Amino acid sequence: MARTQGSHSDITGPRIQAAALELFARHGYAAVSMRQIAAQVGVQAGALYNYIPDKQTLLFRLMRDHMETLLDTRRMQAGAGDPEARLRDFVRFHIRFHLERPDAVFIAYMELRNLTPENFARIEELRGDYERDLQDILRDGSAAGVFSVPDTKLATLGVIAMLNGVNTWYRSGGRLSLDEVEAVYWSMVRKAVAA
Amino acid sequence: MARTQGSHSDITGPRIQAAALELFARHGYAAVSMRQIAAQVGVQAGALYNYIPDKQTLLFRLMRDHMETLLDTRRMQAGAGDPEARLRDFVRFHIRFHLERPDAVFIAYMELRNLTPENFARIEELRGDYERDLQDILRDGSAAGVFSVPDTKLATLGVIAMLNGVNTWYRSGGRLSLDEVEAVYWSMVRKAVAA
DNA sequence: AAGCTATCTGAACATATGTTCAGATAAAAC
DNA sequence: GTTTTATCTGAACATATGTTCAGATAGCTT
Repeated sequence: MARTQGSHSDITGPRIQAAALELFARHGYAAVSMRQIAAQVGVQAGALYNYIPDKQTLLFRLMRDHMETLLDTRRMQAGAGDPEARLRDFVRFHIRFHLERPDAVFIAYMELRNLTPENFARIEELRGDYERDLQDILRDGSAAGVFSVPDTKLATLGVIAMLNGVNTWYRSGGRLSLDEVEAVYWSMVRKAVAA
Repeated sequence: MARTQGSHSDITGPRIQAAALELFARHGYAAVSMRQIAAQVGVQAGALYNYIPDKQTLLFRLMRDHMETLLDTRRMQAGAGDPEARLRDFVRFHIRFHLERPDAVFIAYMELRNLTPENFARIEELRGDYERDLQDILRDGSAAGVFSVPDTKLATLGVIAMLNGVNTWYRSGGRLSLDEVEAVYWSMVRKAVAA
């Protein structure tokens, strides 16, 4: 047997990424074998190598695609306005975007140590771009006197860490709706950086 | 050869834990082999099994010991006072304790998915005990009118997530001293929950 | 000095790993 | 209808895995 019915590059390629995303998120990169990924796709392990050069590149592409989607989506939604409005938009965007793709978020952050040094540097650069976005908002707000943070860089990291925490406990259909979560966190962030 | 010079249970046991702690933190539980741990201790892989029943238990003990040290240390330092003083103590304690043992912190939080369900439940219970400590402070402060948080549980998780973020970037000898970091984060936390 | 026991080695076990590749086959091109 | 090509199988590769255990030895007990 070979080339089963309906098999096609356009279908199998994305399915490999989807399977790897789910399995890496659930069990971790090192704990997932190429044969498990292949089985989830419904294919033999050898077939994966028509789409990826190796396992490491598969991981890297998942993380790179996630970070680029994050940056692109943010660039499209980022609006103007006074610093407080921009900060509120950022908080809402961050929570919503990350809750929509928990697997990718989990991987992009837990599997950094399994990247080669070169790949690690490329992902960290993208992460830096995203953080700079928030840092600019806090800097502008501090300059305008509407925010007061002891240290812009630390405030940036502190806010992002706080927002990232949502992904560890939020479950849709739980006690709080998405809107409520956004409101609660916006309230805390706003006060934390308030003048 | 067997039983090399000076070998003794009192020495090898802790050295296994120390080696596993460092290697698990650096490369991840699944990516570290028993032979690597043994090599770091200076022993053959088989000798490890005089001290641990299996690899899973080794991971579990590292996490359990860490969580129990966290709870015990906190219980010894936790003082009385008004809610604001207790919150400040908590923030300072949390940052300092976690920065002193980055490897254990990293493992206790990144390797949860590699625990068996039973072991996972036991660790989560200890984590819940610790969170309850902070939650009580926020609850008392809200009742007394000195704090104002939209949701006590979310504020607890938000503050802890923010504080945990310190471990991802702080390096001793860096731009900021430990005291400065504590002051910056205390400022943000205090304002975030302020009435 | 002799015996005992805790501690470690070294080899073995069954199984799993990432990756390669010749050959097979279905769909596309002609 | 025939040829070409993209896609997949199945087997193989060298190596790594967690764990077990008989045997060896260093240090303690007597």
